[in-house]
Amino acid sequence: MGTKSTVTIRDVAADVGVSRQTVSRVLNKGPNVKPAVRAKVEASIERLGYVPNISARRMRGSRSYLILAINDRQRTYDNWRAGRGNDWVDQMLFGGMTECEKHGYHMVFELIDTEPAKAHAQLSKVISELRPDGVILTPPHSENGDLADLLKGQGIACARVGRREGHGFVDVCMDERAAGEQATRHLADLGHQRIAYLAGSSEYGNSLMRLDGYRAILENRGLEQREEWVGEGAFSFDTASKVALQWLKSKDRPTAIIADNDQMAFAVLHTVERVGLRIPDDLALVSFEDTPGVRLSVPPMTAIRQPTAAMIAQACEGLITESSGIDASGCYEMPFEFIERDSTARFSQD
Amino acid sequence: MGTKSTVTIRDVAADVGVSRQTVSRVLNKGPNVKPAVRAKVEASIERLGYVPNISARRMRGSRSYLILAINDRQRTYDNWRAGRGNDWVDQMLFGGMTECEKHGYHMVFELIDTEPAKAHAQLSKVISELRPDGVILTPPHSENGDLADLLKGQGIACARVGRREGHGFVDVCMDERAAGEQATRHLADLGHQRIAYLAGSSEYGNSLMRLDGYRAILENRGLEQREEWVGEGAFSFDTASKVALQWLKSKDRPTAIIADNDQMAFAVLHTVERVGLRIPDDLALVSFEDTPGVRLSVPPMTAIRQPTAAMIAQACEGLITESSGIDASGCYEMPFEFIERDSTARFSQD
DNA sequence: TCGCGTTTTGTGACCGGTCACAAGAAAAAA
DNA sequence: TTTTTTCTTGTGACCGGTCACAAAACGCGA
Repeated sequence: MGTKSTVTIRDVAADVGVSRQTVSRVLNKGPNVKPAVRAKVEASIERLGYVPNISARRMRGSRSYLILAINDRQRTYDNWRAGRGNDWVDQMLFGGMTECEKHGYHMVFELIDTEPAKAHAQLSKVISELRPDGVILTPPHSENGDLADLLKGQGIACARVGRREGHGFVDVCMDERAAGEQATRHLADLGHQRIAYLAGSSEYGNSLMRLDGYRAILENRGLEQREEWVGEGAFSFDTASKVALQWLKSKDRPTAIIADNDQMAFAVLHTVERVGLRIPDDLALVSFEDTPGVRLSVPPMTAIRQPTAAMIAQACEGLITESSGIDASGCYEMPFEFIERDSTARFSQD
Repeated sequence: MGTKSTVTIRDVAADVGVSRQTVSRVLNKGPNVKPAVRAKVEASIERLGYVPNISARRMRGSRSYLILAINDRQRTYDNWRAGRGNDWVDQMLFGGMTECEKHGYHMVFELIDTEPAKAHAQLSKVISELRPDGVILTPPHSENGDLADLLKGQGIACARVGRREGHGFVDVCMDERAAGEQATRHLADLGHQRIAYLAGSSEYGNSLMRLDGYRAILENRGLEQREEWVGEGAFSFDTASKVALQWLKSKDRPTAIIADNDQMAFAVLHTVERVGLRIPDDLALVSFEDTPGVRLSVPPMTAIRQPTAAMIAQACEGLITESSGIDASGCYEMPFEFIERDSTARFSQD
C-alpha cells in the first residue's frame, strides 16, 4: 500500500499550507474561498486521495449524509418466503443510489414491523443510532402518521411514498388519475365500448383517483357507463374472481376489464380461462402495478407501471435538499409508464 | 416531546452516579463491572431511553456497526430496466437485516460498476467514507481478487458470496455438488434413464461441481452416460436453445434435462414447444437458480433454489464475529432448497 | 493615508463516544 | 497484619471533522 491508511483533513491542510477550516470550506462548497486556494486544495485532495469520514462529519456537524429507507418487515418476509418475484427493493436501491451518489449520500435500508407500536419504537431507536438526514417511509408505513410526526419532532426530513398531502413532508406519488385515464383511453382507442373497472377498495384514495380517470374518459368518449361495471374486488384474488365471473357470464359482457392491481388481474385471467373465453380475443385486460409476474403471464399483460425508482430518486433529492436547509416539501407526482403487451392486442369490434 | 432531544452517555452516567466509562463498559458488555452497578446502569438506559450514537462510537472506537453490501450496478440496472422479477436484493435485505439487528448492526447497500478499475476506486471511496466493519461482495465482484485485497489491506473483514476458498475471508456458498446430485437423483427416482445436463461454462467452478454431482448419481445408479448428453449452453438463451434442439430432434432423445441456470431452462422450455413436445409428459426439466420467473412459467419449473437469504445472514454473522476480533474466516456451505414443481411431474417410463 | 465594510483565513472548543492508563477497592497470598 | 494480585472504577486525551468567533487581508470611498 503506497497510501497511508487514513488521510485526514489535517493532512490535506498541511499539504496545501492552509487551515483545516479552509479545506472544510472547500469540501462543503462553502463561499468565501479564493478560487486559487480552492483549486490548490482540490488538487491536494485528489492527489492524497482524501475522502472525508462520514462519522466525523456528523459529530459536530449537523449532517450525517445518510438516507434511511424503511421497508415493511412482514411484506419483505412474505415476498421472500413466497419466492414471489418482486423488484420493489431493487428499484428502490437503483433509484435511490443514483440520486444519493450525486450528493455524497449513502442509503441504509431498515426493516420495521407493521404493528404501529413496534414500528414506532423501532424507528425511534434506529434514528437515534444513525441520525439520518432523511427517512423514506414506504407503504404501509407511509400511511402511519405517528412515524412521520416522530421524524418531524426530531427534525429529520421525511419522505412518504404514495401520499399526496405534502405539508411539511416530501410526498412522492404517481398521477393515479392520469393512469386511470390512460388505461381507459387505450381501450377506447382499440374500439372497446363496454369497459369494466375492477376497483380495489373505495376507502383507498389512490384507487378512487384511478376510478375517476376511468369515468372521465368514458364520459369524454360518450361510452356507456353502467353501475354494475364498476366492481369492488378488495384487492384480493378470490373476491375479484367472483366479480369477474359475474361479468363474464352476463349476456352483454364487458369486452375489456381494468384491474386495480395485479392480483385481481390474475383473478380475471383465471376466470376467463375457466369460462372458456380467450384473452385478448374475447376480452382485453389492463392491470395496474406491473409486478414482474404480469410480464410472464399468458398472455403478458398490458399494465400501468409504478415509477418506483423515479419516486425514490425524487424522495432522495427532496430529502437532501431539505437537509441543506431549503424547504422541499410538497407532493411530487411522477409520470407512470404504460406498457402495452398482448392482453390488449388485436381487438377489432367490427 | 417529553424526552430531551438527545440523551448522551454522560446523561446516563450522571443519572446513575458513575463515570461515562462505566456506562460504556455496560454498553459493550465488557467484563469487570459489578452486577449491581450494571443493573442500575441498564435500568437508567432503559428509563432515559438512551441509544448510543453510531457515529460517535466509531470515532475513537474501532467499530462502526455497519455492514456494507456491494451489488453490481449493471446487473441492478438491467433488472430494473427489463422489469425482470428479481428477489435477490429482497432476500439480501431480509437475511442480512435479521442477522444485523441481533448485534446492533446496520446495513448499507451500495452499487458499484462492473469494470474492475472503476469498481476498485468506488469501493475504496466508500470504505473511506463509511469505514464499515465488514463488506459483503456479491457476484461478480466476489470474483474480483483486487477488491478483496483492498479490504484486507484496510483491515476490513470481507465476505464473498459464491466463493469457497476461505483463506482469510468469510466465503459463503451453497453445496453445488449436492445440488447437482439432488436434481439428478430426483429424476432418476422418477424413472428417467436418459438424463442430459445442459451446463453453463466449463470455466465456472460452481458449474463444474454440479456437473460432478450429476455424474456421480448416474454412475451410482448405473444409468447411461453419454458425452453428447452434456452440453455447454454458455448460460445464454440462444446457445442453450441450439443444444436443446439437437437433443430433442435426436432419435433416442433424453427424457430429462437439467439446466445450469434459469435462462437456459427457459430456452429448453421454448425449444420443447417448438418441436411439438410437452413438459412434463415428454420431457422433464429441472433448473438451478430459481429466479421468480420459473415459478410462473408454464408449467412451473422444478428447481434448486439458492439460499440467498441464509448466505447473506451467514456472511453478516461471520463479519460481525470477525470485527470483534475472532477469526471467522472459512467457507460456509449453506443448504439449498429443492422445489418440486410441475415440470418434473407424472412421469412414467412404462 | 485613513477608516470602514466585506471577503478570506485561522483558532480553539466541541460533538459523543472509546482508548490508555492510573488509581482505589476488594480479594488472595504471604 | 502486610503485601501482592485482581477486580472495579475514574480521568484526560483523543478520533476527524464542523461550529462560532476572531483576526487578517482586501477593496474602496473620503
